[in-house]
Amino acid sequence: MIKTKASSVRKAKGHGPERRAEILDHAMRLIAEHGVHTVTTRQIAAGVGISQPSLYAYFPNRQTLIEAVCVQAFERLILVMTQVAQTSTGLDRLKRLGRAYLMFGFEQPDAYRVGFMIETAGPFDPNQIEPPLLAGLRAYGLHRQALAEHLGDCRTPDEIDRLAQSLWASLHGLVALMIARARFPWADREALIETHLDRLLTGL
Amino acid sequence: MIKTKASSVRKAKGHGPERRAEILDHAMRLIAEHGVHTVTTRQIAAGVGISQPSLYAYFPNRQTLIEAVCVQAFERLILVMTQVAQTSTGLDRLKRLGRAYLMFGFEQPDAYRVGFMIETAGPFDPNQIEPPLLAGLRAYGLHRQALAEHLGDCRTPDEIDRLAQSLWASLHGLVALMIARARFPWADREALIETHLDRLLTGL
DNA sequence: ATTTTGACCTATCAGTGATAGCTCAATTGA
DNA sequence: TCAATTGAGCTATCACTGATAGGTCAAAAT
Repeated sequence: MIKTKASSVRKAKGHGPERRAEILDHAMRLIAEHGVHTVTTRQIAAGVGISQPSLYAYFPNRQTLIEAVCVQAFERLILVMTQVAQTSTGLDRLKRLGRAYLMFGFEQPDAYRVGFMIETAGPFDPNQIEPPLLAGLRAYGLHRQALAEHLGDCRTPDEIDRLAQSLWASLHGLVALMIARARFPWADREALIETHLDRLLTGL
Repeated sequence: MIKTKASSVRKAKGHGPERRAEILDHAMRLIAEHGVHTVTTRQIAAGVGISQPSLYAYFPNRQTLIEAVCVQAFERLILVMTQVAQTSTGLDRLKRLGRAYLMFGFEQPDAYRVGFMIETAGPFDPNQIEPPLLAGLRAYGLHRQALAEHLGDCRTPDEIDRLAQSLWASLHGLVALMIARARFPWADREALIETHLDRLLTGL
């Protein structure tokens, strides 16, 4: 039998996890380049030199693959934020965290979109929390903790929750809106970020 | 002899523009019920009793139809905000506007999603601004104007722009995040709205 | 009475995510 | 050593999507 081109390119057995990572990397590159919902499973498969159905050996469906890409990106955010959180304390730490969060969104808009802006598959099945949400929540947790430490004991946990969620929502708002509506005549980005962070943190 | 413009524009059979409105209303209902991207053109068509291709006599493509649905919803927001803006002045007006904006998002999540959270078709063709964005900008304009009047002459236009955009982004953030991640353990919504609005408006 | 118009249809397209079932080389174990 | 097993990959195909082509036919215009 004639060896097909694909089979001659095919990797040896035992490279399973590597192939999975290869798929994720290619998918991330494609998504970053063309946007989440224009990328098809066939494009992803072709990018790593396998057939489209073969993807389903690594991911149960497209949604899960996209989520995995996003989790990978969020892990980078969490890493950066964790490092930033250690370089400072108090209000200054909150500001650095906020800035890191914003910059992540601007630099990885597609990961951010998948993580926080894409419609969740179905509103039912409350048992299973989407992995990207989970990863995003860890990033939120860093904000909440930094805020709690800054405010000390003079607030109730509920109050801290409200303040942290309000703060997080405001950070998210700037990223999300500037990503989704890039053609709006926004003010200079750096100045806007400065204004935003100042407004959010004064009074805390 | 020469056909007048009027005769070629003459009213059609039984239903003309009425049918367009019928399509929009039904599409809005379907979208509100099942979510934006699970609704298909065939479902919309069946709902008003025409064939799927017949939709394309009224809208050039699905995207445009969805946008039209969204514009309709935003016109209601703008109406409400315009009325609210007349009931008060100064900081109180800003707060009422903010609350109206948030409530619109919570009550019409799909319209809001289409208006502000959906990926824009293509980043190219800067000539044409999407109608929903335009409608959303009119809502933003109401914020900006109320803020400008409250702040008076003691700020530069650039500064007012930055503050207004920051404020708008923060409002958007709360709506968008609570819509997109409804399963997050949010604080009590009313209390969170109160906290958010207070935080955003103190210091102005 | 004849022509024109336009709202509507059926048939069909290419592309999508996903499934079924086969192929065949590498691994295993007597 | 050499058949049996395994599993990563394939082709073929599904149901369904948004969209297009071209025909039908009654109301409106002339």
